[in-house]
Amino acid sequence: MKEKIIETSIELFDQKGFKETSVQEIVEAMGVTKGAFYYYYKSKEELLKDICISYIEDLLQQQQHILQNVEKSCTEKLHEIVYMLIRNIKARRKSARIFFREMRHLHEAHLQEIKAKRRAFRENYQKLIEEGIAKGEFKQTHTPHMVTFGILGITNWSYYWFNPDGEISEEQLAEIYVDLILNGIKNQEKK
Amino acid sequence: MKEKIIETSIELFDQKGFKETSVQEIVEAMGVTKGAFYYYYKSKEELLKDICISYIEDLLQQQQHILQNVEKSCTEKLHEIVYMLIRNIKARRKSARIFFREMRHLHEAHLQEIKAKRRAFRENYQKLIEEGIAKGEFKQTHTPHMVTFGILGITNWSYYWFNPDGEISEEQLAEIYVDLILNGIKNQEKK
Amino acid sequence: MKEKIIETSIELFDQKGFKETSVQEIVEAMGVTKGAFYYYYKSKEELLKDICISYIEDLLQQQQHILQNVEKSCTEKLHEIVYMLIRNIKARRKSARIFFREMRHLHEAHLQEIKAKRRAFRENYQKLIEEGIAKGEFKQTHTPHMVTFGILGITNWSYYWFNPDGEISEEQLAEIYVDLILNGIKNQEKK
Amino acid sequence: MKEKIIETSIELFDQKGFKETSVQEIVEAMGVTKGAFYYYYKSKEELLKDICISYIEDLLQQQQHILQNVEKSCTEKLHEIVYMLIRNIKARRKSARIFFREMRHLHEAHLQEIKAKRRAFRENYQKLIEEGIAKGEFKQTHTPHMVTFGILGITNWSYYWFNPDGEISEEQLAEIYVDLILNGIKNQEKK
DNA sequence: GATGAATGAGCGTTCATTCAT
DNA sequence: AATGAATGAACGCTCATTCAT
Repeated sequence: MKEKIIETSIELFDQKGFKETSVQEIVEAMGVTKGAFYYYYKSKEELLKDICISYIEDLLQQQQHILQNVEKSCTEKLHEIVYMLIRNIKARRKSARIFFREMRHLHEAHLQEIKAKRRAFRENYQKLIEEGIAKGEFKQTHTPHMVTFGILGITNWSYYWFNPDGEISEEQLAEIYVDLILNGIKNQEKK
Repeated sequence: MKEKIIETSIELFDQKGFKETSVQEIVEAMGVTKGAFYYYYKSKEELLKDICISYIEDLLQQQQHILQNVEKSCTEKLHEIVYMLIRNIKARRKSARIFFREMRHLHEAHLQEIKAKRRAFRENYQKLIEEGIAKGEFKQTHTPHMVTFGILGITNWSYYWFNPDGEISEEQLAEIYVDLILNGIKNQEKK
Repeated sequence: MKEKIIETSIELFDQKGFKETSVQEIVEAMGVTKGAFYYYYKSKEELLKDICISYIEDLLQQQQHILQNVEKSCTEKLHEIVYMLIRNIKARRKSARIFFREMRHLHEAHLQEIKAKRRAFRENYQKLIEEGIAKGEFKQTHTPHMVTFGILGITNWSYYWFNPDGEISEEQLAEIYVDLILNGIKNQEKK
Repeated sequence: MKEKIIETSIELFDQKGFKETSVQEIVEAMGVTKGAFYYYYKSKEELLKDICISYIEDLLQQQQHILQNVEKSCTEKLHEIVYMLIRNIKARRKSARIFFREMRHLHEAHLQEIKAKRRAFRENYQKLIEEGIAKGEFKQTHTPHMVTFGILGITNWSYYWFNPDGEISEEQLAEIYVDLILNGIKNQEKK
């Protein structure tokens, strides 16, 4: 039941927004009554928290799994993270949009917890970049954190427009973005 | 007066969100009454529309000004657009966040108008990329629209985290991002 | 079990009020579930009735025990009733407060039953006063019922403020009140 | 309007209790809508606060007026306060009952304010008793505060049962109670 | 131009109670 | 003897909007 509430509300929160979706609408979509909702969740905000936490924790875990692999180069790991993020759009686009857009409706305590995890994801990303620099895979920069934000922007933004069922596949988009990140768009042959 | 309503509500919409900001709060912050608000705007949504339209039109205009310059190369124009976007954060960050986050509260008609302008901005951007490819400044790609989205993601995302009064200046961030976009992060010397 | 429900709910009803205490809270405080509650009581109101009935019946019984004693004078019996009421605060203050404050939540039928017993207590009290007058212990009055209400007010009111663990003991307060009732506060020596 | 809300709700709060009276009922009794209520009061609790404050402040003021009179003896002042309290039942019985019964629904801050005034009333009363003792009008006691509580109990309790339109008039009840307080019920002639 | 009073619809939440197991 | 899930009705409150003045 809790699972069904989450599924239903992810759909609605993404379509209409957290504030714009009433508990009434959620339960109507499920064919139960408000009482049932409040039997499982003590507030609408708690439901949002569960959605957000579940999203970011899943992401963190996938990231850690990729980073732990000692046999892969930093370039390969970067590729895998980009691909993982793009691939996730299919299963998690709604959660992701809810995460970024509705997070502000969480209470301070929940917000802290979630921001900490979001920060962890970014810092892991940045450490990968720094390690790649140290190993000579990536070029030197004095602002690895800014570069990390830039790379994150590329994939995060795609949650707002990318259609995994369109003409460009997830694998293709991942390739395009890894190439953009690694090589940029400049015509090197001009050199 | 209309101008003052806009200023006040941009502040509040950014801080608390569109739905979360009541007309009461807006007029209280201005020291007037609701009647005054409804004398100038026939609805809260119309005010949001004005904010969004004003934001995207200003952006479009700045972009057109850059693109019209026949003496600059595509690379230089790209640089200028990136810098313009980053520079805009200082003056327009709140409007930008409202634009992206609250747009969905607009009525269909307003939404169409705004999305058309947003599309125009993106298509201009894409044309610049394609022109750069044609001129040999940028390397060939079969998916210039995807690349454009990627480049847009880098700057758009920065509206959520970049602090123009922090240790990295706007010029510096623009440089970092132009370099990322043009050359990527790969250590070319390894070749 | 029924006893435990009563104990727990007396505590809660006194602290927070009848309406303000949910069945959920009662059962949580006991470590059982709602089903258990409704196995023993068919409604929350019935529980309140039990508490109220138990309070007033106990009082009536104690009063009757005092009044039955043929060897004591009316003055002595008055003293004993006052002392009994004050002494009861320690063990029964919560019940008493619930009795007076929450009685109105009872259904008509229960209310009648309880009011009848409350009336009996008062009438017994009044009869004692009248008997004392007849015997010359108390002075003549045409309004023994009003006097009775006044005397009752003194002790009943103490349920709202008297702290049996404070510097004045129950015995002392009973003495003070019996003296007040019998002799008043006027300085008789002035005569 | 505010006045009408107060009147209507005093009626209802006394009849049914604060918690048991819904805002809906109040506005229905007035023929307006909820919105109107919340235009004048920001919460139901604030309305209760106004009722309670108004009751106790009025009482305090009347008491002060009586106490200020330098030409009256303590006995006379006591008489006047008792009479004032009984007389108040007619106009203020409902407010008084709401005051005592519903006070606990007030927020801490409001509660403090109100309890301070209630304490002031009691302390003024006690000072009168003490002054009367000092002047030889009242007999010596080591517990003037307990005596004060006792005297207060007599009149306060009458708010729960006294019917000013019954066979005993307010003046008569005041006389009965002043006599009870001053002389007690003992038959002095027995001495 | 602007106010102040009022509406009406909706929202998040609570809770006594029921009932199959 | 007791549980756990669910109901349904009500409640306090918010708020965009209207409108006579």
